[in-house]
Amino acid sequence: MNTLTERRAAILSLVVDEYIRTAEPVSSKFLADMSELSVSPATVRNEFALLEANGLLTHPHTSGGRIPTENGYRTYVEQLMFEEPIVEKERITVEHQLHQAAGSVDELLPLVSTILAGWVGNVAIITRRSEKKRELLQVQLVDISGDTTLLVCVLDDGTVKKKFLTIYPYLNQALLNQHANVLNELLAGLTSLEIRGLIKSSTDLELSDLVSVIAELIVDENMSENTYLDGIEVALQQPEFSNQESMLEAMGYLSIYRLERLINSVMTDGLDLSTRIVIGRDDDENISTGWSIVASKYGLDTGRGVIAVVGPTRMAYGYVLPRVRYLAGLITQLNRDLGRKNILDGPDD
Amino acid sequence: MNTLTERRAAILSLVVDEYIRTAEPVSSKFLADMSELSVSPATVRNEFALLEANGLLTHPHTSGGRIPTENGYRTYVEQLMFEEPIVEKERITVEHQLHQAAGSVDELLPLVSTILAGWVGNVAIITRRSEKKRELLQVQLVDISGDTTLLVCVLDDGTVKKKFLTIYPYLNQALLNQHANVLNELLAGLTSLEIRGLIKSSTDLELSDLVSVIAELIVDENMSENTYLDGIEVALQQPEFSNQESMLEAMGYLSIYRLERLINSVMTDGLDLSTRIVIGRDDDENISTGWSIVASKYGLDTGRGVIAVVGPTRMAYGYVLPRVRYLAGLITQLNRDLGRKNILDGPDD
DNA sequence: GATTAGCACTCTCTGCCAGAGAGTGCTAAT
DNA sequence: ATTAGCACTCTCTGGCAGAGAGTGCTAATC
Repeated sequence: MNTLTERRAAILSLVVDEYIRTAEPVSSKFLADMSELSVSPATVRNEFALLEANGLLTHPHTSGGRIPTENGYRTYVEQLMFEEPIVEKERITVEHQLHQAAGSVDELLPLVSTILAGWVGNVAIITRRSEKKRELLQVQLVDISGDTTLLVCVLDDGTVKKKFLTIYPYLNQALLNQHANVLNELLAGLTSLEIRGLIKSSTDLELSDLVSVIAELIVDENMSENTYLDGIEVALQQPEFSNQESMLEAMGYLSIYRLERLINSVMTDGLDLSTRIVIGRDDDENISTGWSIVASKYGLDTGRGVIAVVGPTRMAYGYVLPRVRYLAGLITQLNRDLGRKNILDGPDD
Repeated sequence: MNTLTERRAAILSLVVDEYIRTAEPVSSKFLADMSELSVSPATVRNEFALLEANGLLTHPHTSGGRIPTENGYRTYVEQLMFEEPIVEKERITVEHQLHQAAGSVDELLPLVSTILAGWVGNVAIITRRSEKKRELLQVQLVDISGDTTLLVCVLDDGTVKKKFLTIYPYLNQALLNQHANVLNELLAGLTSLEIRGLIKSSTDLELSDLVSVIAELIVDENMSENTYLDGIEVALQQPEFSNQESMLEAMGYLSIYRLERLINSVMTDGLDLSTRIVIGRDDDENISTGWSIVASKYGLDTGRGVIAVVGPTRMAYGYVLPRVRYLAGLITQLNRDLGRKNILDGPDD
């Protein structure tokens, strides 16, 4: 095991930079010619051999240039990478895009995922976790038309669930409100489980049909409601996916359900890092060879979550990382401002 | 222009069937050998030549077999196609899948789109149109936590819109209810436009901040909320999309926004057909060469819409059409049953 | 007149080969 | 420690030949 001398580190760094840029193996001649190393190709080749012995570089066939191994990328990210600063122009563009469209978290997050995906040319995903226990806060019954009634349930994490019902005989809105009041008295503050318990224990439950419907309606959430994904198309343009097979495989890998679980696990079982880069098949079982993740936690009044970029291992980490971090901060901040914007003067009475 | 003799029609039909099955050009020898025509390859070739003169067949290069032109497909669909009946086993599988999971339209339609996509191996899309004018029916304010309040608006087509607010000073649920009552008195039955009018005309409007927020919240709907799409991955496995370019192009074409507009326009500007097949670039501007649509209207208590299959022109029309039609009917019927299932005994008081 | 056998022709596809090009590893010289 | 030199390996490209598939046309046949 040789140590990583300064020159060796520089060579590794150049190989990674260049391979990220062109997706082509990097040759000793190229580095000797183009770079500030001022050594001959032969010397570079000697260093290549050592870097390869250390498991940081490899070559796909005998006479091709070198490409980084997963460990090479890791060393690069941990020690060598230059973080591409965000220039004023980018910042302005992003903040402009966000400013004009973001009315609430539900609009903000999908927009940010789109911006990030376009910015880095890879898949961007944002999850939102609620830390509430999902109690029922309020029930509402709304008369939509003669034979259709809408049941609306608000949960304590702000989720709204709805369901169309047909109720015979017809009840007008006033009667529906009475029913809703009864239901609220009965059910407010309960979880789905508790409501089911209620159904079993009390033999003479008021509106028991409706209560059953509610218990089912508010049970386990469709996770992906709170996850926003974008950039699949732009990511699939990369040369890694130049045939039908690899593309279909990638599409399978990039399913929102998979990625959601993936990045949540990456950011929770870890230490309390706010930002993490996972490259290729780490110790972590869930991550596939050939894929990397740059993830950052964000915090937010009405919830918190993870914003991440997912793409092939050949990813411009030095470009992606500061941008993910920046947007994570921006979401947090913007959301706070957003809340402050809608202020009432207080009760009028 | 020669007429389409019986034998010529049979040959066209066989070519289309076979090409749909294998995606390979069909040769005269194949038809002469394999089919019940009992003529020689040379005869088949003569017929090929006539069919080609009539614009129903073509061949990609001099010495390949024949493939149908778009007009060939159209003739096939209109006159020759055998509609593959749905066997009992399929019917049972589908109805079983639907039965166990369908609780409401919001769950039913995505499930049906998934089933249809898997069934026919192409993209399936279902739109739901509301025919209401989108008046506000009811406003609700729910206290989520100390500094967060949820505003919920129910529109008369059953849409629910929500938005998080931060209100200072803190209002408890009772006070929020009072506000909601005021707002309901003021706004129920109005459209977004009318609410804005109200803001302008009355100088001393109660809760004017909140009213503005509501007016903005309930304007123009995000169409795709009511559209369900599935099957992109399975569709992209077809040999038509065997390289990165064609695949990316197809992904662009299959965007939910595009397709939604597309199939709605296909089914509305047409006559009052309940089912329609559009093949390739028809007179219709919106449809691209190489793509086909099999669409059917469905009707439904709480709305109506279109269910459609979208895929390459080489589509198994005889297989797809009855299945689209069947599911259209099933949605209609199932939804009616679904409504009936949730019945209250009436007011208890 | 419709059908078919026969045949020359065209086009694709595959494997093969040679040559160019790129890059390496190793050795010997600096 | 560095580098020039050189043989070696591997990929990539284009050309070419041969096989195979399918056609169009003509002349013979039913």
